[in-house]
Amino acid sequence: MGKISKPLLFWYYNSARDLPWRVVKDLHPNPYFVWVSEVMLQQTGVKTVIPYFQRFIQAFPTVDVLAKANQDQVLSLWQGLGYYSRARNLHAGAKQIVAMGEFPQTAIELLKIKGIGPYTSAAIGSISFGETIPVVDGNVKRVFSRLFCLEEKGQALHDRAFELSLAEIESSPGDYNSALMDLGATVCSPRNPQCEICPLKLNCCAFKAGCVLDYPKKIEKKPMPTKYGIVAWVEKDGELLIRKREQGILKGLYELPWDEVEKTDYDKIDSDFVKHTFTHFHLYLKIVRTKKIQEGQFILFESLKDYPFSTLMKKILKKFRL
DNA sequence: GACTCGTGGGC
DNA sequence: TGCCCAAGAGT
Repeated sequence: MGKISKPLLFWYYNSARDLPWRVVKDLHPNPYFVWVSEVMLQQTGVKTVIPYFQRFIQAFPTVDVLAKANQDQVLSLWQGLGYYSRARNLHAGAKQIVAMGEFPQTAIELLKIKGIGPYTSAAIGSISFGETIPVVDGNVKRVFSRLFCLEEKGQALHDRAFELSLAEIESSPGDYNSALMDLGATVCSPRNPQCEICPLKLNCCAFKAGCVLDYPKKIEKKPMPTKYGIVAWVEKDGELLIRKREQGILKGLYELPWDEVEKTDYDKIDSDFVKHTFTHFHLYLKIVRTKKIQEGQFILFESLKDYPFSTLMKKILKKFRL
């Protein structure tokens, strides 16, 4: 026990200083910024997050400003980032914190905030408040899985990584946790790990056994279904018909009206279609220009930028707008 | 515990 | 190209 903390922190302080994300975090050490960044980083790459993070904190520099914003503003700054419940929950969480009077300063207290779970509470607690608590994400699980040749996967691996990481914390828990994640993201990566330059290679079970790519053990996943739908492109007096999604996937975002149909309603997939892949299904949408008025609101084309749209809808707007 | 919830990078 | 996957949380 306690064998990886020192070489890990040494690597972090000497080799990871110029990582793009490290620079951003050092510039914005307060808990609100850490919170925003950690939520954006959930299931999302650093490279993708950075520009969104910069725009977001510029528009909403404090919790109070975010709490007072309206949902369309918040979602507009989240357009294209995906997992929009993160934005809705972040917004709700800001209102919660303002109502509480002060920013929660322990992982236990942070867990009460909407959208803050085990990962985010531990990240904010350790990075912003120096709390001794391990952060467990996909990177940490992969690093420990390889370090100790762990056979567990899923939740069992999560629990093992938590215990093992906790036992390794010696000092600077925030830096330690950040170092572990940065190591996993850059050196101990899923596909092409750079074991030669890894500060932990002499401690690594999988490296010494020559089976790094065998860990972590994979979880078998189900095949994704394919769905189909018809989009109504309705124009009237230079305006376009849109509506707001009130539930389910992409909730809170706007869209051109569309309904799901059976595949047998189509003869062939041609240029009238747009394909988009979500987390757990593929979607083919056929765009049909029509005059038939549906439920929704007409807005000027110039006003489209004022409404949050998903990447799917942006794809359709770009392709079919004359 | 299983399912829902997006998107773009990288190979 | 198509597939894997990425700093999770809510239900």
